Amino acid sequence: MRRSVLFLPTERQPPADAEALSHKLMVRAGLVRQLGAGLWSWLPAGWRVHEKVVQIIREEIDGIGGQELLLPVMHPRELWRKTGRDQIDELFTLEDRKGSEMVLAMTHEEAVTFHVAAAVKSYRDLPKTLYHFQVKERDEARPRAGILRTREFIMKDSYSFDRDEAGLDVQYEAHRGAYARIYARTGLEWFECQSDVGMMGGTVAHEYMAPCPAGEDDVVLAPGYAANLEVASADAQPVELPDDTALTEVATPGATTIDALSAALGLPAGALLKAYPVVAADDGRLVLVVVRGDHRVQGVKLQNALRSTFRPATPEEITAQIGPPGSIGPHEPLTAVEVLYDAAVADGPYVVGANRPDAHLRGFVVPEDAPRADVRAVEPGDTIGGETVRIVPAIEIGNIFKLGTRYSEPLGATFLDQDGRPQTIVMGSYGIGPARIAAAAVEQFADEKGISWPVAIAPWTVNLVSLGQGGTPERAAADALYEELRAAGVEVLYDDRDTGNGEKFAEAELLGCPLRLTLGKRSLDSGTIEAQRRRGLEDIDGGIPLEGAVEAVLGIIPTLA
RNA sequence: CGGGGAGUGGCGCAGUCUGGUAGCGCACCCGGCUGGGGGCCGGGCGGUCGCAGGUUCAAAUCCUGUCUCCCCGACCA
Repeated sequence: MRRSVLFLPTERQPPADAEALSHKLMVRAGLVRQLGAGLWSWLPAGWRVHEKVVQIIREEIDGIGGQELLLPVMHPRELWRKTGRDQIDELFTLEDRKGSEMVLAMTHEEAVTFHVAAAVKSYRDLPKTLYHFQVKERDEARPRAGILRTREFIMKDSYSFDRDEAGLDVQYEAHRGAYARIYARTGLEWFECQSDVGMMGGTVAHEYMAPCPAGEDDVVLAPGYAANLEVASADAQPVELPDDTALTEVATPGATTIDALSAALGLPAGALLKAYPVVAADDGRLVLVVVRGDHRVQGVKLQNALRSTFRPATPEEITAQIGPPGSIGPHEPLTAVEVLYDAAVADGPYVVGANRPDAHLRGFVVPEDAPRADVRAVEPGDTIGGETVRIVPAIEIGNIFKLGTRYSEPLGATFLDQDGRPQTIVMGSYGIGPARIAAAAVEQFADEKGISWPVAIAPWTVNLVSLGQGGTPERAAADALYEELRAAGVEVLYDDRDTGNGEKFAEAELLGCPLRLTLGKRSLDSGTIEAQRRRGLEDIDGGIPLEGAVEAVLGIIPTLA
């Protein structure tokens, strides 16, 4: 591609309202442009990146037997009513001119299962894996960070259909393998993480996370361990407890926070217990959740432990059922309130609220038969297998779910087994967002000069910069090299503009193609073309010879990151 | 949804408090110089100041309403 004809609107300054690095750089480099909140257009160079990612995914999903198709974005609402998902807040809804209710698909379980339900009759028709690359529409409460969280985006979603759980296990493992190969090929740093299945999900889920500062999630890492903070478990740092032998009330005027209490009593926060009253949404029961003073409740873990969503209890509810907020604790007379202890809480003795104003109790010992569950967030300093965990922000770049019969059941996707008995199809679903892979690559490899694409997803492999102006011998040489590289199948962006050299260099570094070739008058004089790897701005020693340049480039390409 | 902020040429901004001919840098166009790191000089094009209504002799500026966008949080089948 000749730069002189390419639609690549670059900017010297990032948009004023951009925060995330990938947002700033992708806009500056002319890869993407915003149309509205969470609505982004892909310009030619950016779309090349997107489609490079798409092709890698396509090859690997085809490689495990996936069959590509294409499902609509607009669906009859009735279909979503059957699975109950028409009530989701993020679902865009509309009416056509006849007043028929429609929705814009946020994923495609309903649509694909609709067709499978109609077409699959026999166990002989299974298993199947179907997939597509299609637009997803989600009315996000808050789109953010450029293309990291948008309201409309393309997702590769595949769906597996099996006779039984064992079949699902096979397909699930096949996808795990394909995903590992996909992410490895993109050149990203990534982790496969245990993840939450969600309230509507099946039994098992993994998500694929790319660590980077703009990440919305936190990943807990230890040797051989990676999990979303929402589900992660680790061993808490030990705490030295006081040797109180009896339950004793102590006055703690004004000390209603862990910090204040810790200071007032001269005890570490971990020697106190924090009581967190919540109300379960399903039956309205109040549960007093108790964690160590130096720990925090993790919402998703607690939700899973309660088997219900929940909300914090109001001060009125706390006062009426337990005691004054700030001094509540898990002891008599609390028999009317359900207490749930975090698994990291030891036997004691701890300091707890006395359920009276300005008073706490020392020497509290957790009852032997008290219910426990791991509901706390992993903290820095926790260990797994004796190794201290790392907690890093990350972007979710894919996820896979064992769905079971969550969709096949309500949509009537059944088949007749060998004995002629109807069975419900067992499903899995598997998503990847190519745009997020692109953004994660920008985040992970950018430097102060700009983007540094992994070669596998770079818009062009080579950026050939001609320093000569039109009509000069060096320009003619660059023209010739450009044609030779193209003929050899090299993807090359050729900066053939009559503009300042500094501008060309700066733009090449901003755009981030893995290999830059510089051909100017010096090159003709010396017989060598300067070559520089974008990653680390590392010059290739001695450059490459003007004669036989194509062969030299072909030799360098496999060594690019 | 709660909190905070912003809408002035393609981008980044000043001007608004204190009403009085809409400005700057970059980009763009023309000419010249330059020619290995966003170069220099000169001359230009381009904006009904988000929108609507109001106050006023006069509104980017004051008032009312409204739309849009961004950030933090909640949320993110």
